[in-house]
Amino acid sequence: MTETPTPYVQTTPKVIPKVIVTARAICQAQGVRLTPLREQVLTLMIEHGKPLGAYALMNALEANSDREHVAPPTVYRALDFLLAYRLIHKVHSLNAFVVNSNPKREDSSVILICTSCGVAEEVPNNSIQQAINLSASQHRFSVEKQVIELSGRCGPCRTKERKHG
Amino acid sequence: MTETPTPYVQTTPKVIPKVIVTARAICQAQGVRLTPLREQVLTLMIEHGKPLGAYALMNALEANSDREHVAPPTVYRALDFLLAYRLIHKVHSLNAFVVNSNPKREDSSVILICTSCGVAEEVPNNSIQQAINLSASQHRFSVEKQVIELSGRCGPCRTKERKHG
DNA sequence: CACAAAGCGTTATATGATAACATAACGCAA
DNA sequence: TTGCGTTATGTTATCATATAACGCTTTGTG
Repeated sequence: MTETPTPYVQTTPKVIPKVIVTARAICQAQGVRLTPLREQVLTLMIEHGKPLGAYALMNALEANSDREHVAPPTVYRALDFLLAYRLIHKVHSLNAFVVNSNPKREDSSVILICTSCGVAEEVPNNSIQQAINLSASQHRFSVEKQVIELSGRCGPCRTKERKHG
Repeated sequence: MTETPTPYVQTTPKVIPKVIVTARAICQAQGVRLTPLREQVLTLMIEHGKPLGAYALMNALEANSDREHVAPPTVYRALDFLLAYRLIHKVHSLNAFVVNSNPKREDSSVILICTSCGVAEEVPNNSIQQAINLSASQHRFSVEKQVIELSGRCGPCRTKERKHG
């Protein structure tokens, strides 16, 4: 077997995803440890590509690692860590978790959840954030955390629908 | 005992809350039944005044009605009905439910959740809605449902804090 | 009345999350 | 290196949230 001709994207054997590289850097910068478990969890979430429930993650962890039995606290602790360092988001309307595609950005995210393909995309939200801040201050309310999740259909899925009828 | 002098608000014996009157009208207009169970659930939620979990509601229902045992499906079915006709909202970040204070208004709500007193206030959101619609359309995303929940401290609680230090 | 649809009761179970305690790995100072 | 405190993980049990499936009762309608 010869080499494949100039592959722009190498998919197998696995390459270290950009998100993992970033995550490692973030953890190192903050003096915390991205342990094998935590990195495995993050990797599985990246590979899954969609919001993933804790128990599904638990099963994936059992299937894709040398661990024999994985109990809920194991995954929840890893998830808590990843949440604390903003490497993932919780999607409350799905009781699931999704990779933070841009953990270095400070502002909190708006999540677009496609009910057709299941993908959750994060989008920047300057104008939304402004409107929220204004509305909150008008009500003399100080915001500490915010959940903004929009469910519907993403562009690609809408296009497909139109084709297939 | 004589009559109380010209009470502007009669609180005991209980008066039928405005929300219930509205709910009855909405259900009648749509040809669906606000059964005793459903009305009891709504009433309990009104009396509670804060987001209420399904199981807490279940206990309240057992305590405040002639029903002997109330099982989860009973309350979830009532909740599903009330959600379907927009008489209540689900607060996803709390896994709880709260009365829709203005079910006739069409636009979807922004919920301000005070972490101090536990009250969840619904506020109108024209400018937020505009920003969301714009952002969504820019991403070719069609929004079907939206969850906007802001946690923090309400005006009254912030004032109290300043007084007490 | 007869019937279909809607509502509700009941049991069981799936799914999501945490408490409490034991053991292991790591980081660092003596 | 040993010893020790801290952090991380394993383990068991339990709590909290939500739904599936089935059957009986009530309601509205021809």
